[in-house]
Amino acid sequence: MPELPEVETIKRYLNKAIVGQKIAEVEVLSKKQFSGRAKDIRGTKVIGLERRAKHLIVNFDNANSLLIHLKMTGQLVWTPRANADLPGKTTRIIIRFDKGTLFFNDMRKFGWIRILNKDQLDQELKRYGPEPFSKDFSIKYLQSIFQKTSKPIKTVLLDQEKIAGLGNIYANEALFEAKINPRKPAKALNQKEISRLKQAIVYVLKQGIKYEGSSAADEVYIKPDGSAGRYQQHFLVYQKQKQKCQKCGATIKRVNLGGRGTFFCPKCQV
DNA sequence: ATTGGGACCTGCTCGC
DNA sequence: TGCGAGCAGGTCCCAA
Repeated sequence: MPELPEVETIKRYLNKAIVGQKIAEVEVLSKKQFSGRAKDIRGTKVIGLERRAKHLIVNFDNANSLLIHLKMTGQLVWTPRANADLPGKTTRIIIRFDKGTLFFNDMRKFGWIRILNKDQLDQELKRYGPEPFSKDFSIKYLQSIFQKTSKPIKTVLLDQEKIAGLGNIYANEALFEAKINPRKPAKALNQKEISRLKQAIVYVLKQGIKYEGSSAADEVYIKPDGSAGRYQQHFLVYQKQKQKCQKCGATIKRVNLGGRGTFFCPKCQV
């Protein structure tokens, strides 16, 4: 599912494709997934893209922005010219530029696109926790949020208001990397574990970006050119239940935590 | 207040 | 073989 590395990959791709282009038209096929007035961006030029948590932000030269959330099955597919495959049956919103078209596909209709002005955008994004690559994402900060709760550490990692950008895949992988059991209460983590976890989160997210995101078996994430990411080839626990741990040979377990599939090595992760 | 669970959707898998 | 139940997961919303 699109988490930080997937959205970051899309951002980098679209940064090359659409910066400097003008919006010609916005066509909304699924009304509930779109809000705002298309006329507020029609004819304006894209000046840059940003990512905040799992959101993609497209900024225009009139201080308006598109705020995009792909949720689980959203895709952004860019085509410079007419393409017989697009729009497809899951295309929900079509954004036409001078030279090319951006298709927002979303099988399950959970994702959305909103048009916001600067104030609305800032208001909307301020509630999210620190970005894992920022200096605010410190051991001291993690200590302060972990000590406040006895929720399982994995549940805390998925809370966007505490840490921005982690989803189920990278939370599982980071906990394996840090050798921490996902069910361990957050407040039970010691300094050493918190330090390992912080490093592991940064590491797995960077790996995710390096391999351009995860397009696992049941994942619909693709890059804007329609090709797949490759991080799924580097999963060590996610969807590896019943397989052998690559570090110790024990069998990877799958449990349910907060309604989410949770994967870990019972021997490596204590 | 915090926390847990259902709702939102659709397509796929699994069991009867 | 056919069909329905269950599942998948990011986030919001409501209830205990």
